[in-house]
Amino acid sequence: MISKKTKYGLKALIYLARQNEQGPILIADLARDENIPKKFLEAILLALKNSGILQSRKGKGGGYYLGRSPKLITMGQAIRVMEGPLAPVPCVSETAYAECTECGNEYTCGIRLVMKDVRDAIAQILDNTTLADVLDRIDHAERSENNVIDFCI
Amino acid sequence: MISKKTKYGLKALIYLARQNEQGPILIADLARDENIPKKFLEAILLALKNSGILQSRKGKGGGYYLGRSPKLITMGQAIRVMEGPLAPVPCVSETAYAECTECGNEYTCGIRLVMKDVRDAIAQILDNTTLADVLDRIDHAERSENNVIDFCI
DNA sequence: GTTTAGTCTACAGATTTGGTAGATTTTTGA
DNA sequence: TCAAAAATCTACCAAATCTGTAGACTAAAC
Repeated sequence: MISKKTKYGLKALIYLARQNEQGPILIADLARDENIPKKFLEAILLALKNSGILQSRKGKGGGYYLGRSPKLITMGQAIRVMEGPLAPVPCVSETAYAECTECGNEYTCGIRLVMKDVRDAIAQILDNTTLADVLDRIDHAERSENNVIDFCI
Repeated sequence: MISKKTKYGLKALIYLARQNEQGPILIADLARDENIPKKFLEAILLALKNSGILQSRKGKGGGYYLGRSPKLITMGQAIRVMEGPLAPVPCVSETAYAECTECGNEYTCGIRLVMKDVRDAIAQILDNTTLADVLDRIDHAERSENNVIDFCI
């Protein structure tokens, strides 16, 4: 299960993507609109900034905004910043490989053999889904929902 | 990342599957051979027993053994016992659905739309990989490894 | 030079994780 | 029937992580 931190961060990114190119957004506004504790959100946005996904401006007229086009920011990149590697075990991580002290022979570890497939499946999805894709899917879902309502009426 | 508890549990299951139909295995032997803290392992095996994956006998000649054929125990079943639902967010879990208080409209929540795909990809693998499959893959990996060594010599 | 708004440091309660200790129950078999 | 074997139950504990808060500090704009 992903942490609240990650959920908050993803919600913030989607919020910022939706208002992209409308200038910097205040932490306070984002926190209020998305129901996220402001101080907690500050730390999350800072981490996303330090990873290059977001940029910020201080002072009056400042705030946070996407560091690049929503088409170039993937869910995988964002989740790795907040949640750590996508891999279920460190020994199959591509971005943060580490030995599993538990398994004697990494090459023949049964857990590793299966978890490698799981990691690849997760990465396949999250590294190929951009913020722009997410906005599209939301729009599409909203349109379908409206159609259903129209149909009911 | 999966917890040590889950790793220990999976190692224990693979160990028990390998010696299936050779009578009950002692917790102490399993703990020693797989380098798992005995008392911790006790709790894990008990949980696996309560879920029906394992069975046990008390007293002399007792121990733990698989509750059914390795072909009928999937990684998904085992992981759910120790780690909880496979889904990255509760609102896309098939086996332990729960509302995400964070997202207003579940139908149009961007995070949910993506995480649904992730859950399905994970479940597709883990619910279709049995302990028997894992043993096969380990055997196969060991044979390939030996071939590589032969080749090098 | 005052206001605005992000940044840094520190802390703290709650929960989860990983692990230990010891008493209890059940079963076997002598 | 009694002793040994082995799982089970209850309780506890330290460390880490998660979630959240408080306040001082820095940079930019007007």
